[in-house]
Amino acid sequence: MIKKSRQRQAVKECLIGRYDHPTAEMVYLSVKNDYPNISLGTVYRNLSLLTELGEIQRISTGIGPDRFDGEIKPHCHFQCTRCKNVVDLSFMPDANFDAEANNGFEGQIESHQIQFFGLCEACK
Amino acid sequence: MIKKSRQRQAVKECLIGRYDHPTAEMVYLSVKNDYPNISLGTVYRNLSLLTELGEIQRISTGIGPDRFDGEIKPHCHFQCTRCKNVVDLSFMPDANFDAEANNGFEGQIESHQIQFFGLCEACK
DNA sequence: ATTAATAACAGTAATTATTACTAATTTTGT
DNA sequence: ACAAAATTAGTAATAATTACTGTTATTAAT
Repeated sequence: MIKKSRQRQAVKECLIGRYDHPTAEMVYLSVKNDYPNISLGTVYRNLSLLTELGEIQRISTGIGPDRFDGEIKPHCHFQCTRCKNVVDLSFMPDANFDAEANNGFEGQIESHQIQFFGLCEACK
Repeated sequence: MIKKSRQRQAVKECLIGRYDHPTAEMVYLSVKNDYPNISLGTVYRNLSLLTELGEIQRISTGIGPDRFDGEIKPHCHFQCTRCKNVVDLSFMPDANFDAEANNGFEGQIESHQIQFFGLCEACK
């Protein structure tokens, strides 16, 4: 049974209306302003829990630590291989992408992640 | 200047004709049969180098350690969230996926990774 | 409102995955 | 064969994340 907590609420609110895809460390530093005693472990635990609950999204690019995104509507991400920043892309493949990919596959596809890499405007 | 080495050759050969997307640790154990003294660091270094050279592919799913793939033709991967195994999918979005995604984006897209998640046949 | 049960916490230690360092070895162009 | 430099094995260090533990906060039931 899940009990609500001020810390988890703060972690989630930190991600709302924010489009810079912060790392756990960045979320920690941000939430620390309001909750100076919050521990990094609490931030990690809540980011994972919120992700499991589907309230936020985890972005694992393989370059650097995981990022988190308060926007759960499916969308693509771009990571600059030079500055490592992650930005949203407006591009979106069609809505039944999962269903199409599941065609002829015996397992059950539930979600996907699409990441693009290259150089951002500033770095190229 | 890149000099060839038996170890790097062995790492690459280990991935050829292999479709289980092994981790660095798995490659290490496998190559160890032929080169009992090879060190894990050497495997990591060569996997990274081969990836940079475009001779193999790194797969970062965010669940567990990175996987490696000797098949470099673009294709999608599926990871079972239960058993963590990674398999190839036959599904492939159209060839100019990168170009399409680059439409209206100021940066330069060079590559992409598409990963699907769910339960594999055995786990569902 | 108290209380009892337990989820969540802070703080810290441990683990996992990977990279960095160094002296010795291997490769390669001359 | 020789010299220069890339690569190695072995080890240490780092980065990111998870696990542990005693305390605190939340919740449901009295």
